[in-house]
Amino acid sequence: MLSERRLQVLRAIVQDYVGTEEPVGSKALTERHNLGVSPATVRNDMAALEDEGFIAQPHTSAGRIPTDKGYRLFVDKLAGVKPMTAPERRAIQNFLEGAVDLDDVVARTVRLLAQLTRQVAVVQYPSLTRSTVRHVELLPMAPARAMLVLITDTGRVEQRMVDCPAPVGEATLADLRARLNSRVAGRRFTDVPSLVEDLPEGFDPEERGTVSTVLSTLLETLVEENEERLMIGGTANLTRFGHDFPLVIRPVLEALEEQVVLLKLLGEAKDPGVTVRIGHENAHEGLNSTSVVSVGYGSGGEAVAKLGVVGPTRMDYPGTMGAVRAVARYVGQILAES
Amino acid sequence: MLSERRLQVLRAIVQDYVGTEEPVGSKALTERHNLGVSPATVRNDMAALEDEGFIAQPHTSAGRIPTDKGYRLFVDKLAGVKPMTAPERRAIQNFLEGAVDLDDVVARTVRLLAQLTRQVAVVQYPSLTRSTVRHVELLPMAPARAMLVLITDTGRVEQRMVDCPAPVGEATLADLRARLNSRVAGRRFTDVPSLVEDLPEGFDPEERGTVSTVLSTLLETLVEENEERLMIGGTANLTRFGHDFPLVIRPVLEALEEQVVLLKLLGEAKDPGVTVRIGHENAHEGLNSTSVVSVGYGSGGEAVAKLGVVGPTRMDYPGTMGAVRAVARYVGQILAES
DNA sequence: ACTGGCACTCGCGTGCGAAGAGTGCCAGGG
DNA sequence: CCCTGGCACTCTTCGCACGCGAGTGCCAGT
Repeated sequence: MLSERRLQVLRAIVQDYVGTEEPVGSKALTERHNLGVSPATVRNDMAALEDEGFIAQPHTSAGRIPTDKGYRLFVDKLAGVKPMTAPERRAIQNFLEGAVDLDDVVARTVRLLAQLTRQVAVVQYPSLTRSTVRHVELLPMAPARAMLVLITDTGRVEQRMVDCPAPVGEATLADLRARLNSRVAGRRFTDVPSLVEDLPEGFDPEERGTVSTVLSTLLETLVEENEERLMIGGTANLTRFGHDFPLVIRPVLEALEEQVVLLKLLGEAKDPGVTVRIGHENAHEGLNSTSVVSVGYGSGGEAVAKLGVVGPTRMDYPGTMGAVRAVARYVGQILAES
Repeated sequence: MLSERRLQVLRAIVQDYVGTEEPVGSKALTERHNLGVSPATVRNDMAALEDEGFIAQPHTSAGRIPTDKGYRLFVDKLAGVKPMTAPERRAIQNFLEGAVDLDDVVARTVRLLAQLTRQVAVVQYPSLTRSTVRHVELLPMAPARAMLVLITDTGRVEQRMVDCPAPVGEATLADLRARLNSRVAGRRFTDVPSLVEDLPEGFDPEERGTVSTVLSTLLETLVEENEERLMIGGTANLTRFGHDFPLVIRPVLEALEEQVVLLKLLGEAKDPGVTVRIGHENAHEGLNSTSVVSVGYGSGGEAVAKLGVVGPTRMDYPGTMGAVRAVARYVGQILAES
């Protein structure tokens, strides 16, 4: 359908536009890339590309800029993923290795991604769905109050206050804690409900109220924390959006504050590799002039969460994809080690 | 030194400028506020105020705008704190009461502050300095590895991995945990170091290495977590900064990402009440065109952390101060209850 | 199928003039 | 002595016309 040279022209347009942020004309193209043809020929190709909807001109007598569809073709067929250089890899690894706990890993990952890509970075905390329970702790806080602490194998810790229906002794709590752990330690979150179902039966009738309150709080925590948290950074890079950034930045900032939106965004990417959503491909309206590059990462073979960056559609796709992929890989390694 | 009427003129200028975001002239002033004098008189007053450095004109033959010094005078002498209305208070209380844990309290507070003030909200997590240890937990993770979990009375939980010099049995860990808790539970963070100093002596020589590793990790956590965390929100409100916001927004975003900067900023405010730092009063350069309104909050009488908002110097000070104070008060209540 | 040439379209920067807002100052009046 | 009305002056802003330059589309020629 599209001749080889026309594709080359499209690639050149994308590359130039990404570099200069200005509509690119036929003459400039032939000068900067040796396509072996004259501007006039390129003009014809451009007209064809425009007919197909891959490029557009902001106004008559201006150069062309790629459309979302143009970027899509570029990403899918015309450009690969630019791998990181060896020094870059080393830097990534070194930087991530200094982390002291899970929060720190995530925080460092965000910083790193934002710095490497010079865009807004979004990192989802490792998911609990695939996680297993490392330990459950139960602490007396007041006569009829306890604190439930859940520790996962990814190093995440969640706590909840439990208001008991009746005063409860420390011994009972310790007993419950022991039984609870013997049942759920090392098990998957999804298996926990069925494992603790009959637990109240082992207790005195007057204690059962407390026991089931604790259990329901635990189950609640497991579910609730599946609603993932995430961390974002590098928002200052939003100023890189281009000359019209004042108009674009507000909806983007608003979208970034809506964790639900972002989680949905990351969640949609089912691809095993790097996923790119360009402009209007993003469901959320505020992100219609941004592209999202995301990828899953995980401590083992399985992806437990996603990370990615949000930037202008006019971005360096190969480089960004390379950085995102590399960071995901190394974060996975770090998580596997700890 | 400054006559009563001149102060009124300054107040009027601040109010008008905050409302319209445009330099205010003598004629407009006399029309919108009934000062009982003519524009000519106001002009003389303005000239005097300008000589004293309270107002300035962006260019000749434009109206006047307040300087940082002008805002300072306004905040100190000319305006009070505008209290929240009863419905607003109820809304605040209702919104905060839905929180399920500490993270949620902080998250809700940020949202609330950002919404009420229509500015960027910053909330520091409750400090550990004044806190006491509720419980210390020690969990075996691998033969020579354990997880240390610290729970504070403010409901905060911190965890750290501990790499032991030698393999350690579960019994030893349990023993250490029991002794540790009996010594430090309920004590202030600052007292912990001296309380655990001689703890290794009670153990077998070959276990002492492990014990002191655990202890030093604990002490490290206590110190490190004094470097507070904080949460920010409402960054989309940065677009409200004014017509020149494209220039201002970048350094502000950068400053907001530097937690250290923000912590220092909040930390500087020693005032028991609401503190306002205007424009160049902020040490950080990027925040030179912003004002920071902050206040301490706490679960008891003592302030354990700070919260506040960052906005343009051109802000509604009485309203913002009122909102910040009210939110701090209610957050304190919520924390005291939990 | 590519190329060179040419006429045409627009956006953008510049310069100028009119309009408007606001000021500073001065002389007069309570 | 302080306030007021009036007046001349200063600047910014806006609208408009103009010319320049970049870029295009089309066509005839090779």
